Amino acid sequence: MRAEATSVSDARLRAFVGYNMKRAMNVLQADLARTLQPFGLRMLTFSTLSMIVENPGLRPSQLAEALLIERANMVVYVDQLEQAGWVTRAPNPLDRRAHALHCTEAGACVYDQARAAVEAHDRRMLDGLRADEVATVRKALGRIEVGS
Amino acid sequence: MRAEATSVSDARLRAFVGYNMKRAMNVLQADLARTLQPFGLRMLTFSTLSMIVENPGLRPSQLAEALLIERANMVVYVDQLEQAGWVTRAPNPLDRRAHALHCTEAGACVYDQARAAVEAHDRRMLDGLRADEVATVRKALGRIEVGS
DNA sequence: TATTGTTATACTCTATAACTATA
DNA sequence: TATAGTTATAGAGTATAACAATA
Repeated sequence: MRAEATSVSDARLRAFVGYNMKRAMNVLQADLARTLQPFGLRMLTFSTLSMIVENPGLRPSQLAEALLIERANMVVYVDQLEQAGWVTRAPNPLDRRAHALHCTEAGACVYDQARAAVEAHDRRMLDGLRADEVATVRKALGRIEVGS
Repeated sequence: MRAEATSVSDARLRAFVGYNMKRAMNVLQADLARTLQPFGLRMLTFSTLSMIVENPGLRPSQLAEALLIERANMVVYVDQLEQAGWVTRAPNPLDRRAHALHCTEAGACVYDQARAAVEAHDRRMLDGLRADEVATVRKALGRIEVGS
């Protein structure tokens, strides 16, 4: 027997777009984690690998700035990619404090495969939405990101 | 002198709506945390308090299910609200395993004030968007939440 | 047997301070 | 002095297993 038969409502919270966005983000994040797990990647290590593949030679601090991640935390993600053999830290002759990040052949290979899976994941998340609706969502997300 | 003058691009990641949503959610979360800090609340303790105010007498397990949070984690949030004197755990005579959650007068008071601040925060996040655009965003978030 | 609340634990993400070696 | 990479640490969110009391 249930102690409370009365229905539970989150209607007041549903009024907040932020609340709906948090719930959607939880679902999206869990689905993306499942998508990337077979590749040995997570959302942040995938993003990091993507940036290194697409911007060969960039420095960790540039990477952290672009991904809105603290430099201190970026170290860990690059560590994990380096230990997996997908990324290298090369000394930078122009500035001996800096490192130049490059992906390996294995890194480029896993990136191509993971990227295809993430593309399918992204399409799944947007399934049933028209192109103009997706554009509106992008616009709204962009405004939230720069505003605040 | 900068070691790398070449520009860094996250254009490939920008193609993913999930990436844009993650960035927007980070900004939104940080802004909401700043909004709730003066009240001694965080996103999850505010959501929990809201549910208890709007659904007096509900059980922690119902609360966890409604907020998509594990029961084990819910315990901590109710603990914090109880220690602040905003929520009470009453024994449930119908089921001695269960607790009935109620807010105190102080809890209802801080909720009213925090809720007004969260409403202002939510409006700020959506500033510049038309009503039909907000509706589209809600629709998209709803599809992502139930889909997956 | 199943459920409720709970404890313990682990992993992830985020944020800050401080150190070193360079510039 | 300022910056790049790093280490250490703490707070917060998430997830699972397991236990005692109760149904």
